[in-house]
Amino acid sequence: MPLITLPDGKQRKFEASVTIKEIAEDIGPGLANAALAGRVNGNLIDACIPIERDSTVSIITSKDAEGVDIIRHSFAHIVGHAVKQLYPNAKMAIGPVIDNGFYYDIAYEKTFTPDDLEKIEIRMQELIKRNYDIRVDIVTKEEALKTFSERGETYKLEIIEEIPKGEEIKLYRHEEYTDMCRGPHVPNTKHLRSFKLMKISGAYWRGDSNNVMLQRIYGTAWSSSKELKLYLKQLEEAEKRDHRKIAKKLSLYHSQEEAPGMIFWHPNGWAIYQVLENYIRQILKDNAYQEIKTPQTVDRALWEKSGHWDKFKADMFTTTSENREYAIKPMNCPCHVQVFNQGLKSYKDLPIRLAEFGSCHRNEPSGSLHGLMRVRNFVQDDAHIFCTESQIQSEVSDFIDLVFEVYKAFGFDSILIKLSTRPSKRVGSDAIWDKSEKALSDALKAKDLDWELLPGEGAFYGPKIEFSLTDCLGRVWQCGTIQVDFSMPERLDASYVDDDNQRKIPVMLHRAILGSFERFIGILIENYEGKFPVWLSPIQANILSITDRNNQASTHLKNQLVKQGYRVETDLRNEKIGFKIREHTLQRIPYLIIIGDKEQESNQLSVRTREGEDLGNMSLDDFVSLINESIELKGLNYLTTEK
RNA sequence: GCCCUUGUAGCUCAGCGGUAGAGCACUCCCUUGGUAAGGGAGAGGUCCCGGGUUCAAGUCCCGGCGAGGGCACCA
Repeated sequence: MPLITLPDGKQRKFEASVTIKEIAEDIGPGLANAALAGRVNGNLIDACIPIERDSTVSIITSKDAEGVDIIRHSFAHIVGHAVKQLYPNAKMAIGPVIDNGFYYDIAYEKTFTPDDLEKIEIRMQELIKRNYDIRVDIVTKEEALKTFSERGETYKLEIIEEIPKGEEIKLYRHEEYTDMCRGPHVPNTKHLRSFKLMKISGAYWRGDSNNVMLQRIYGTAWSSSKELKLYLKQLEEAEKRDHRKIAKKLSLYHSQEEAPGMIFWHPNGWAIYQVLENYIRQILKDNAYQEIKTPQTVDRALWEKSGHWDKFKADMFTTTSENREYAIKPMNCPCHVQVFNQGLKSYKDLPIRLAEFGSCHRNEPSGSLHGLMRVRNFVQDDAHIFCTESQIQSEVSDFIDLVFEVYKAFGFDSILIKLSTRPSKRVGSDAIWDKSEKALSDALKAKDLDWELLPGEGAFYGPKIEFSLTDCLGRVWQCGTIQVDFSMPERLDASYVDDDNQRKIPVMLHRAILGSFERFIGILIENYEGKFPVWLSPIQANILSITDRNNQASTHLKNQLVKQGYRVETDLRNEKIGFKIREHTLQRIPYLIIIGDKEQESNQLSVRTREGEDLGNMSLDDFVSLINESIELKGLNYLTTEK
């Protein structure tokens, strides 16, 4: 006689054990029809599982986030159903829910082609239209083993082997197809309507690159076709922002076969790069950092001493000269310690903050290269702070302020913070880990910031904070970091004389705000969709002449503006003004200045924005104040011009 | 690095066994036009590289390299 308490507090008493389906029917036919599963005392269960005891119950429908996940999960089973009908020898591995959809990993002797994907999708459509009931059987481990060995599902057997004896196993019966799952799943395929298979790719069994590679079928699924369409639309929008495409259109950079993962910056891209570098350089100056420059190529002896040769040899580019072996630096820190080590340091000198726009090379796996986001040669806005243990917290605190200031300058105000603490394999005493983890979290607490704790995710040499920004599409990019390092200063013999006249080893803080310039520019391109704020725009204004009578005046105006430090070009081609406007609007030039006879006579400029707004005629001085105002606003300008 | 897809004109792409195509861009000519594409003509390609099959290979097969999507990796 279970007493069922519903979310609104109302209670219903049932004569015998009752299922979610029956509770829903008891409430009303609409709900009965929509019920996918239930949450009983906090646990999700299938709609057909009997509830014996008094329980708090909510009915899950496609309106709930859990409901959408259930739908996605069930779609994975439909993939299984379809695949096994079409390719009976296929072996099903795992089919979980992921963001926006699901996938299924499958072993099959032949590789699936896009044609196969289409066939599978069509078969899935046919299956779901049959509106068949999905049955659940609860079986023992032995029964499950028997079922799947009869079916030749070797991967399922491997999974079952790891389930503790005595634990119940649920088998989901999709007509002749059987899958195993914790569930819950939808009770009938009528709840499965809006999906699309997206792509096939390879994926290692159990995510281990030593294992065989399976074929993974990705799909997206939603509770309504409206949401599916919206999602597909969003994907299109994201694709339009792809930095590789925009960079090509705007001629920002290119890369080519002869230098995979390396960037050939074009004048336009390099203009952005230089603005960024100069901006960060100013920030560093304002915050008592000293800029240095260290060698590109350093003898392997230093990398052996720093430990890199041991751990990262395969990821470093090496070169030789006269029987000596060198590595091209993959990071700047060992070199920075060399600078620190020159001359005797007193505790009074600390903290010492050494910054470098150091070009680093890492031999990243070819398959991981991606536009500007993952490259083999990059420049970080890197710096290392040498300080005492007691200075960690204030240094971290100052750095956090800096990160927020810089991100804000680009218009990023949603920042996520993660704190990673000691891993099992580590150097340094527990006492010093305690101290520095506390220093990091105290610094965050003092600023009243929220953060996510990642226990065990710190580097072997110290804990770290990572800063991620959220772009205009809600995508999260990890950029900034500050890492405490107890290891390298000691390995590389850094020391200072403390107030007790003893030599001590300084703590080293690795830190970067943007991360790499390459990647950060990639993020900016996507975030702004190439419509850079005037501050960053490679070309800030283009002067378009109406006829060649106006060419001289246009050139003169350009020279005046260039002399004042603005990035300005002219378009004097024998083309109609509409043509020129279209072209430079597509090039996302923030200001288009039109010079015709009228402007020449009145000594004024006709100004138009890339958003198509006609700002009318103004004097040169007015235009200069206008552009200055935009530049002053930095990234916030984007928010004001973009509606 | 692994799996799949892919590499044709400066760009975007069509052609998929039988003498290389389109649009845009480029050059020249006409046009000097006022806020998102004026008209005409022309030039332009070892069809990524190396092998093989074939009377004949961008086109089919094998190998390399690059790119794209995943997986793995990311000090």
